[in-house]
Amino acid sequence: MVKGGTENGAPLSSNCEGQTEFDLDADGSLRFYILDAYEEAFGASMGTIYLFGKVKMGDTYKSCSVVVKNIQRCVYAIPNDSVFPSHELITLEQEVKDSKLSPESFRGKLHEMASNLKNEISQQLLQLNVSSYSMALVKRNYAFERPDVPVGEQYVLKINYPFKDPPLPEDLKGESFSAVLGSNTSALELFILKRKIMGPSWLKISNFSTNSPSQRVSWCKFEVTVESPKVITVLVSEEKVVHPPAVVTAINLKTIVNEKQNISEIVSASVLCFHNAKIDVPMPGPERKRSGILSHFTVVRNPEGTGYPIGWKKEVADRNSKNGCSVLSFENSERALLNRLFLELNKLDSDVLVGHNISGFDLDVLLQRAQACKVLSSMWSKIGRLKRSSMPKLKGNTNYGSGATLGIMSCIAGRLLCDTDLCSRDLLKQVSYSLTDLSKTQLNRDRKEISPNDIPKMFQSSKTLVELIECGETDAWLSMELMFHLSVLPLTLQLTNISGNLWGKTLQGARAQRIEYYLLHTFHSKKYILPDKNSQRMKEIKSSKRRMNHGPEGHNVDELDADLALENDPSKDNKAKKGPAYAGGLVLEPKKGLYDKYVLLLDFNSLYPSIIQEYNICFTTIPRSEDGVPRLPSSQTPGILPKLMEHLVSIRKSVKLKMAKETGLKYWELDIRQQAIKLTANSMYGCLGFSNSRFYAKPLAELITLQGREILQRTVDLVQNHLNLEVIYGDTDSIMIHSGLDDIEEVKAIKTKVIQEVNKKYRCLKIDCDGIYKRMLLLRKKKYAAVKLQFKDGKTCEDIERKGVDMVRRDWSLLSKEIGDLCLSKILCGGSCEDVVEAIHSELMKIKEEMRNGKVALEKYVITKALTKSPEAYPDSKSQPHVQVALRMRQRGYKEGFNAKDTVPYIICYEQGNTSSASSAGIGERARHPDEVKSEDSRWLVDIDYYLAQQIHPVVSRLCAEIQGTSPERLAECLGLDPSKYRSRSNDATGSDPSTALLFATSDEERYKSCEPLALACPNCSAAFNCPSITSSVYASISKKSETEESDSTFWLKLQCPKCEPEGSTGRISPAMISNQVKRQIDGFVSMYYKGIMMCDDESCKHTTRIPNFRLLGDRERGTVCPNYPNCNGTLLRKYTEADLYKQLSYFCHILDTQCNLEKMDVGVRIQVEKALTKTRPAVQAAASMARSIRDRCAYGWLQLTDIAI
DNA sequence: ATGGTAGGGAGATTAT
DNA sequence: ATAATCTCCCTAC
Ligand SMILES: [Mg+2]
Ligand SMILES: [Mg+2]
Repeated sequence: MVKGGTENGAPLSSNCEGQTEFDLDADGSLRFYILDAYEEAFGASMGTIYLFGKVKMGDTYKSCSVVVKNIQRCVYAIPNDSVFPSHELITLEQEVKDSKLSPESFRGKLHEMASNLKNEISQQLLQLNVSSYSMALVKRNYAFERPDVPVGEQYVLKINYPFKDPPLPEDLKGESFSAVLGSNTSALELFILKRKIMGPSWLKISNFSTNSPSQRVSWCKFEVTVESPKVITVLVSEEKVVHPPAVVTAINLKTIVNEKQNISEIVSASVLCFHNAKIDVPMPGPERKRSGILSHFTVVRNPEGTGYPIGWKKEVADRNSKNGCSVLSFENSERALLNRLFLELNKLDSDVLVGHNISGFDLDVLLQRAQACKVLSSMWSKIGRLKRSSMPKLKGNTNYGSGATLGIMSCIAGRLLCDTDLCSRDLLKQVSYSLTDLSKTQLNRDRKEISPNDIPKMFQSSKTLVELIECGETDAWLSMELMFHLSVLPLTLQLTNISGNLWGKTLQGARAQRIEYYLLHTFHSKKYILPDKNSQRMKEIKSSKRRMNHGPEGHNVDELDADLALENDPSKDNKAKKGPAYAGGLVLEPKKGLYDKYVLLLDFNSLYPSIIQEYNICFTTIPRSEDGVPRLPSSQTPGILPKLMEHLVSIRKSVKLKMAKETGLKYWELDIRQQAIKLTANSMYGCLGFSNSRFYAKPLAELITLQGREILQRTVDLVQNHLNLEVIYGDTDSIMIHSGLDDIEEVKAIKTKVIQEVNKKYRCLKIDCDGIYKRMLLLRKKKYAAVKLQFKDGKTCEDIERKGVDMVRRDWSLLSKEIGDLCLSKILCGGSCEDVVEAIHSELMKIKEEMRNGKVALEKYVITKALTKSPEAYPDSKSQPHVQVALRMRQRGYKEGFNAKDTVPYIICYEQGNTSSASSAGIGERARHPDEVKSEDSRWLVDIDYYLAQQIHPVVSRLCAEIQGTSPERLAECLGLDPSKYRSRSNDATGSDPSTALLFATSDEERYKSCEPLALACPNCSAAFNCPSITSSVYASISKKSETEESDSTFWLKLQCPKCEPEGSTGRISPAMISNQVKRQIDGFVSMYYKGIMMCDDESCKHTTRIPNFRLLGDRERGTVCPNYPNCNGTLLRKYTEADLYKQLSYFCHILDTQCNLEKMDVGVRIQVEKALTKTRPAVQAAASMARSIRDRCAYGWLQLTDIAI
């Protein structure tokens, strides 16, 4: 055994830094924890790869790189049928089995048969000037898409030769072979697969030489070279693996805009380093505080033409002495700043660079500026771990306009990049992923935002400059906190250890690549030849072939054109998004409506992964032809994919078992692992259908979804036809069953029964109960909301679940979402139909009033939409608000926040003094960024009309679509909109099912307790008395059976003044009198509303107004908005609001009602009440309908009412 | 360069 | 004018 490190002749201890040698195992081998790897894709160093990671040195770990040389290409030539005639092979193999033929002579015969093949390949290699190569006949499997490679097991010719020699052409064919595979497989991929490296782990390096500092190609503390990849193996240890801690550094740059060139220049760079971050387990805040080793540093430089503020030198000195080390330095040029920064970064020797949008902004700027300032390569390349002499192309594929290019990524080789922007998009669902918003929602921290235009000014005083520096340091800290908060490192490490790809790729969020590596490892270990990466060359060959097939000679011009059009459309496929390639999940037509009996939600667990297992769907089990969905396999022996799924399921199960016994941190750690396993299993299907995947298998994906559709349909049939239950909806893997029951125990019994019946039909598939809804509003496909029962330690609580409805979407304003939620909670609270409708109506009137009065905060008007492309890339940007806003903000110097995938906030406005253009201008022109609206000199005001008509109305209208007693017109009226525009064309014939109406009674007394009572006066004695509601007094008289009681409540039965003589007609009150008196009181409330004085309560505003004439104002009521809004926070208050009036009128309607209130009663009681009402009803009918009609006009803005009232 | 399809809804554009 | 169609965004699964 050769002792490691001595080959070079350099003694181990000769390192200059003192205690500077890494630990070796007893056998002289080196333990190396691999974190990252890199290879040059072109050039002389092909075949050499660089591994980066950690080695142990005493109690600590140090960075180390490993240069792996002499990796060989590995190509397979697929022999033609004639080379190994199958009957001969079978005979020979049988003879070997029967010991009639020795294995040696069998191999001899094989080689004899393959001699032509070998000669042909040799010829090809010689033509490429390949001087040394080896060939071997090996048995390999194939199961993928190349039509020129037979499926199944066969002997193939394996060819190894150095990477320095050129690859064999991918489309190479010969007389004795039909194809070559693997000709462009990269050295790094071969290394990872052959060494079976499953992500970051300890490797054993048994034979290496140590590179002396002068020989080094990396910036690592240590560097070794190995001459063959085979000296590296995965270390298997019995003890629990100890993952070394990582050095994690957060970087944040502050930049100014160079107006001339429209580029960013760096004025400040902050780094925050966490020297001992655990990578395999989450690190909660307290632990980080207790045991974290931190350091930080900022370097600033003054912009050209500005000096430093007076006393700045002293300020810096003070800060440094206070910290006991250099934490702040200042330079006089960007170049000096960069040099300082790169030196600091080199000292830190970071494993991970973290930052918010660091891959889309900071890194790019850093390298662009290093290049522009002519920073030496020996300096800027310290950003990574590999020494470099020339800057790669930084502007790679700018098609997306965001994310790091290949050039940038190659610069940081050896360090991992954790962009908390990208990570949070993957791990969280948020309206916005800006550092400011994430800090608030995730860390509960307020972040100070500095506009890029304000930065130059901040160099004017020490105070503001310190502020700028602290902002940079805080941003670095926030980003680091986010990374820990989201457990980014442990989660991505788990994912990487499952799949065996590079950790850096997982951090970039490349899900397809993760699955690809998992499959590569799996199929490689089972001796399969792997599908090649689709190179540009093969794509061209394929498409030209297709063209040949489609366009033979002799077509007329028209047909050729059509052909080209067809060919052209998908040929954009590398750019334009394609339509769906195959059918997906089945979505059942919902039985819309409001359900007030229990609804069961049943859902198959991991449907697609389970289907793969259940039906044994795999590359290896299913013969696939060009078109059409393949058939299910007959084979019972599980394919590779199903076995892999089974493995994932079983290890997840074991993790979950362990979890049950753990708590706290350990539980958390296991939960992350469990999640990672599930994520991997669930991603598998998506990658089968991903056309750029090496394992793209549309037929398999299609077969899986087809099975899914059939399973769902079968389940529906079973539940409906055999169990006689009502299925009201279902999506892909779920069904919702309307039980029609109020008894939870009965519902649970049904649940158990259904689950049992469904599950006994399948081997792997399992349906389960995902929830029980007490009430449910089913609006459309993928849009519903429900009161879900939650069973928490013995107790049940209720909780509103919303799916797909406008309130869960970021592209509606908070205002409409809040109103939507309010309406939803009213609808789902179980009140009677009219109560709900009335509550909604009055809520709308209230909010309308508040909006008109400027009482609604500006933030509530913000709509957020994401850019799917860089804003310039939109062909028709004019009509799109978010694109317009992004373009304008970019022009104003904002370099971050308005790129592809960023979310853009905007408010729809109108220009002050330009009311006419409010509605005529396109919506794109009227959109403004909140900052634009807020700014002092803004001429833009919130377009209240837009929000009423286009934000609130549609949202509420959709929620109320299934609610009786209201309509889009009514809702429009409440919002002060012209109802005629919202008239439904299908004349109310949309059969509203009465069975789905709200049936619950709530206390009306409670609802109307703030209203004035209805007081009637006796014409005879002039005594006034308050009237209770007709139905309640009738009900009371029936239940008490005490006719003797003399009170106001008997009035409605007798229609006589309770104070006057019971006999005779003196105290009798006629229907006309009732109607008149009610009218008079209504008029009183109306005029009270009219007299309402509008007053702005902000002293500085001094805006007082009396609404002069409603008729002149029309339905807009613009005058009630404080003209200073939104700059004035003053409120225009109305003493008696429209909502108050509405409620009052509704109360009178309620009192006089002899219809709706009855519907809430039990049938038995109702008959009695009906009987008792026979006299009363005709007497109050006129009054009741008058009150109703006035109430209904209430929402018109009182235009018609004024006519009546005057 | 960075899994899938189904589907609702807004708004602009084009066809009838 | 009104309806069909397309593009864009976001969501459910
Ligand atoms: Mg499911
Ligand atoms: Mg589901």
